[in-house]
Amino acid sequence: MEPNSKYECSCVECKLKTLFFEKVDSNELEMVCSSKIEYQFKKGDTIIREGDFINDFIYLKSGLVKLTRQTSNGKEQILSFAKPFDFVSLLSVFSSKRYNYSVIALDDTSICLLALADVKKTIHENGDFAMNLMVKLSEATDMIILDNLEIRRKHLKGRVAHVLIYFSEYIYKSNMIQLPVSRREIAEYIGMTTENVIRTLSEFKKDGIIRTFGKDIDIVDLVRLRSISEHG
Amino acid sequence: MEPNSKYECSCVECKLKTLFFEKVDSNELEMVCSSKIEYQFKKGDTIIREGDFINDFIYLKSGLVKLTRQTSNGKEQILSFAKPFDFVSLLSVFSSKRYNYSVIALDDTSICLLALADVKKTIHENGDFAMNLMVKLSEATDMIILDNLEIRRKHLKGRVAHVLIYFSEYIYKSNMIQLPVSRREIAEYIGMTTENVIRTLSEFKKDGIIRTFGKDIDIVDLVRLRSISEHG
DNA sequence: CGCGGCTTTGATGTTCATCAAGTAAAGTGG
DNA sequence: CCACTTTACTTGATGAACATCAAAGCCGCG
Repeated sequence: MEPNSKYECSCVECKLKTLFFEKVDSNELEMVCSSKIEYQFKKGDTIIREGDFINDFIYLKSGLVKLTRQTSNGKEQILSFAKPFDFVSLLSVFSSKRYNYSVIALDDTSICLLALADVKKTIHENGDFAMNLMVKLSEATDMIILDNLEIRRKHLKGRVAHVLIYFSEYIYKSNMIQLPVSRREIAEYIGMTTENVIRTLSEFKKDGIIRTFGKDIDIVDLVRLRSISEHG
Repeated sequence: MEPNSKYECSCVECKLKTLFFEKVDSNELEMVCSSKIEYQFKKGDTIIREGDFINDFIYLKSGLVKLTRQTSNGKEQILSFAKPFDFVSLLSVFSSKRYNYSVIALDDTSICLLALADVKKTIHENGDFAMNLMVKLSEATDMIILDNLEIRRKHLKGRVAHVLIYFSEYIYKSNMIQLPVSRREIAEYIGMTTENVIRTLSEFKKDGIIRTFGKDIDIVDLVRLRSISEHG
């Protein structure tokens, strides 16, 4: 990992502390926080490289990232996207020595990093911490699994509709979205070709379901988009 | 859940205890074991029904199951298969009130069941237990996620090859496998139609890669099958 | 200005789902 | 145990969905 900059900030005011403690106690907070390091990344930076050893426990403080891996036929495959409060360093931290995916910033992003050994120690010592972490882990992996199953069962149009709704509802919470990814990245996420993603977007535009201005997309007919996402 | 029969057995001799404790201590074992109930199911029985409330922590003692869910267009979708030591009750136990998948026996199967509240209590009280459980949870979900990504990136032939290798290496540990699932279930797992699964198996047979006798399949040319699984 | 990456559209062929029809196997009631 | 029903399996024909190839416009950046 090669951060662009590095500085400290207070955990006391950080909203992310609820990731670890439902009811925060200053002692416990100190315990986790004293060793944390914060890093800043610019759009496009690689935060974690597939194959790296897992030494740290990482979580997003601000920004947006993609989790991606290289398939054996040389293509990129995007597992999922993550914003703050979604864990990043979760898929393999407790089950593998090395990351089997890369994490790349889609936007200016800052992360906090804890030594994995410290986190494991805290799990041993603090039952509340352990339980809370297990819930977050479970929620995050559940979401990835269900999202992948949804994508798998859909056809091209349904998949594109799914992605648009995902960014609209989950990331931007608005009908106006500024796609943080290229058409090619959408294709890598839903497992289709770039050309067909573009063709589908053009068709949605022609049918009055969306309006597009480059990366800016306005969802005009959410009802129809939802129907396409569900039924074809 | 409606078990076919129910009886007690000793946890002391059960190999599954390593799921919970790396180094087993009789006190701790007693703590988990005292409240456990064992159930037996016959091939085809539903062990968990999608939508059921999650009150228990369940693990497979023997047998084989499929995890399946209903999609919104009325089809079945198989998430994964599980044998002993793969967790079953893991996907949502710590993150949801209800199961979002069914668990169905593909073979005569016995499970052990613990009250979820007890397990949570033990997580709070015992750091080793918590840590060990988190590792198992992480391993199990990792496997489901990576398996799903592999399937998604492959074409029909690669997917069928993938399934054959999966059963051969992971479930039966032999070149001779007795498929525990129908052609239709394979289709539900890899997201293709039953007809095309059959066509592909016929083709593998014609090409001398496998031999088939109904559900009995003999993998003759594993090298070629692996190549098909990887590269198309 | 020109280069490379992203985007777009069209033409063509491959892969796959769907429909249809038939055979084999497995359960069911008399 | 046999007729009957149902479910699983199999093959072929057809069309729809999708990938691939090709070409051109757009845009940011050195």
